[in-house]
Amino acid sequence: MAEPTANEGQSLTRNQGAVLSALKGADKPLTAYDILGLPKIRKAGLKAPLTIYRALDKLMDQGLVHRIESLNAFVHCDHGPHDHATGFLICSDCGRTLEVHLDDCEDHLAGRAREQGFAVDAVKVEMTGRCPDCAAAEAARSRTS
Amino acid sequence: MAEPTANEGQSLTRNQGAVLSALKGADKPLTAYDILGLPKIRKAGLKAPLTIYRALDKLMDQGLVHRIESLNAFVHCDHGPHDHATGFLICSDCGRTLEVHLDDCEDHLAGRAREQGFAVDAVKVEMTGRCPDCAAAEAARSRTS
DNA sequence: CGGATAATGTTATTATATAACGTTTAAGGC
DNA sequence: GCCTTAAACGTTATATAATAACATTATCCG
Ligand SMILES: [Zn+2]
Ligand SMILES: [Zn+2]
Ligand SMILES: [Zn+2]
Ligand SMILES: [Zn+2]
Repeated sequence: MAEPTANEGQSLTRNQGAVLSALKGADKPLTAYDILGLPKIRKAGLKAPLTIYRALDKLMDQGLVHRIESLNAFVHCDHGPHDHATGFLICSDCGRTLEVHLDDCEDHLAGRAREQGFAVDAVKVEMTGRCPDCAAAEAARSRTS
Repeated sequence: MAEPTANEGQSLTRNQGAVLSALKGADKPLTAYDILGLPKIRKAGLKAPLTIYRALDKLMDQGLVHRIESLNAFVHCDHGPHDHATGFLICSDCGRTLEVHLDDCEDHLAGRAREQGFAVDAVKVEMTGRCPDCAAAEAARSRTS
């Protein structure tokens, strides 16, 4: 149960550290209100939605947290801060997500935008489906139908 | 100001037609509440959020409307129904969007997912930046600084 | 017609996010 | 240290987005 380590300890405030720690401890994305409801968070003294959102904003600025648009939820970035496009695989069964690198594809996508005269700031890719575990479970269910 | 035409007239209900017509008449994505506030919509007798959401759900089922996750808004599909991934360029200045085809890139993205054992159902790409008009306006502003 | 299915109407409620404003804390210059 | 300033925080209220629950009506098919 490491408290804020290495690069995080440098510039994170108490609230930011608490929120980041909550996301690290979760096995899937959490909404702001999910975070707000965690006992650890309440005990740390965070008790208003705005407090959570403010911490999340700063964490996203620093690239430590990503927002999953299609879930209105937030997840810790396990890739270390990066500037390339964020890509997520989202399991519609269990809600878990997996972040993937898109270095190469990003160029292709941004190129498509430039063709249209668009100046791209950020690229977000979200793919919905079933994770390996849930796909296996589903296959098992259909065999025993 | 054509009322529901061609393929739409076939299976759209009154509410669905009204909502689709509203989206077609807009020059950018509209939220459900934006739609609800339109005089044409009120006059057509639609007056509850749920009415709008139900119509939008059906329109999305039919591929006539897309949801822009990062705006919580909806936009008419001007590509005709399609099964490939949806990609959107979103102007953070004026709010307008442009739909782009991603046929080729989709395979690449889905392949990246399969590497991870993920079974992909849907791919969504949203790119934020500035549209040609707004980029030009910004350039003009900076010259006259 | 009669029965099933899909769509709608209505009200209330839940979920997500921000506004406004004052106070406290942290950081840096002198 | 002390002053200045900017950032972060606390608190309350409010705005925005989406769904639940349940009764009613339209549509389709045999
Ligand atoms: Zn990341
Ligand atoms: Zn899963
Ligand atoms: Zn489309
Ligand atoms: Zn623009």
